Amino acid sequence: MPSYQRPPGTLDILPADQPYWSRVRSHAKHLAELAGFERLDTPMFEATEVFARGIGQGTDVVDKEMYTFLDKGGRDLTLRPEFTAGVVRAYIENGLYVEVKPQKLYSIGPTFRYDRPQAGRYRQFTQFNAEILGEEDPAADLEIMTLVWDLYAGLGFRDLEFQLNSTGCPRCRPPYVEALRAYYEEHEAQICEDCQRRLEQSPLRVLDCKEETCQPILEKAPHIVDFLCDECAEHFASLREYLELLNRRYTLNHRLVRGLDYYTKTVFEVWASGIGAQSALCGGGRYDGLAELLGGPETPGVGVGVGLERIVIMMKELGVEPPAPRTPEVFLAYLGEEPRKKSLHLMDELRRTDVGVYFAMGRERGLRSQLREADKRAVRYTVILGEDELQSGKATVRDMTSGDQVDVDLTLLVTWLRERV
RNA sequence: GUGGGUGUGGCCUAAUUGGUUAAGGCACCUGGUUGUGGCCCAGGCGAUUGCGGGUUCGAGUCCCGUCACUCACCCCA
Repeated sequence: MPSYQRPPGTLDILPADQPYWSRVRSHAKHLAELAGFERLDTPMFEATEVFARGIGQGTDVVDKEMYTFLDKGGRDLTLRPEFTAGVVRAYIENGLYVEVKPQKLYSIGPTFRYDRPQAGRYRQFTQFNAEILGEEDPAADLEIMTLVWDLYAGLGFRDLEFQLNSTGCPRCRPPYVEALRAYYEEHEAQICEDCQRRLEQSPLRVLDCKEETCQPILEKAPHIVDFLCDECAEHFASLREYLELLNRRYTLNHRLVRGLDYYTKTVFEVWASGIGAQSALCGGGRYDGLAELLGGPETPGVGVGVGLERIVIMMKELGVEPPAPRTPEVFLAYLGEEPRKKSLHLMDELRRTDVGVYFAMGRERGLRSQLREADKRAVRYTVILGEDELQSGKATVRDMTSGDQVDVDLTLLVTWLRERV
């Protein structure tokens, strides 16, 4: 047993798994850049206030899932539980609002939540994040949504569908909340404890209550889309029209409310089965009030967070094979000290000319052992150098597939190999 | 935070149900070939059975605690 283990909910991503990760990351970057998103890297931690204010007190994320600590200077800091709040902080702090509008930004990196680990749920997980800041056009919502759609589609995921809802804005949400409260008060006796509390603190959250007793009540609860103000209704109608126009399937989900307070208007998720009890592959939406809340200029925004671990799980589930990584095609084997030194020179020269090469490490190894290693490393050619070869000035080059061997003049060896690998 | 399941070399599994020194396969290393891989053969390295305590003449096996993993609730990525 090892003396030390990974902290709960963390992952070692071993070399065998890296091809999946490379595939996902490079595909995400490719699509983001294709759509004109520029990369932004923000710190992995921020002042706790950024998340507390941005995401909102009373949310699970802020109240019980943050990794919060004091640094040696007494600063109250938190490992980011999501990207949006930090991205908006960076947008304000660096004055990106004076740059061309809208700003299209993407990020990729670790996020942290102190949840109980489970299938598809980790305490440190990786997100690909994209935001469009300074634009209220529903076309921005559409771009964010097509970006993640294309990400999944490009990896071979089928039967995609958005869960879609609108949560309104500060103008139309209060009347809805009032109607919702009034409706719930009629049924107060039948609803669960959590919902009693939610009704006080974050009323919209009663909508995704899973408690059985609440289900019949929920079914007849008023829908927020029926309360949207003209502006929100029009925004929502346009977005739906555009989604249909581009053939991105969605279902209206009146009960979709997200666990972060900053959302306005559009909210959406993409679900999948195959990652245990977790279903969300990504989640996002519009947050027109967030920048102001964080002390910046009034700036509409829309964005999405994508869980990369869940994508990797799905890829394995679906049998999506990532491309194998490129490994060196040449192995340098040798016998004796002088040939060893000559091999070191060759190693150096080959790598300088961009030929990948393994050097047989360990003194006094038999050729058999070196060839075994070459075989396991799956190279095309093994260069064998002994006293004989040094004498004759010709290296023995073994083709590991056919087993054929040829003598190649040492002065021509680098060129010979470069032409073939 | 709550509940269920599981924990034996790096990986997978066995141990006559409480009975000597914890067994095998994979992987790894060496040799069979004084300079030739994959297949085969032989040998070797590697475990205080997650950890701590208890019951017992005796614990991998039973009990308690703890940690970890895992599944579910909850929340979501």
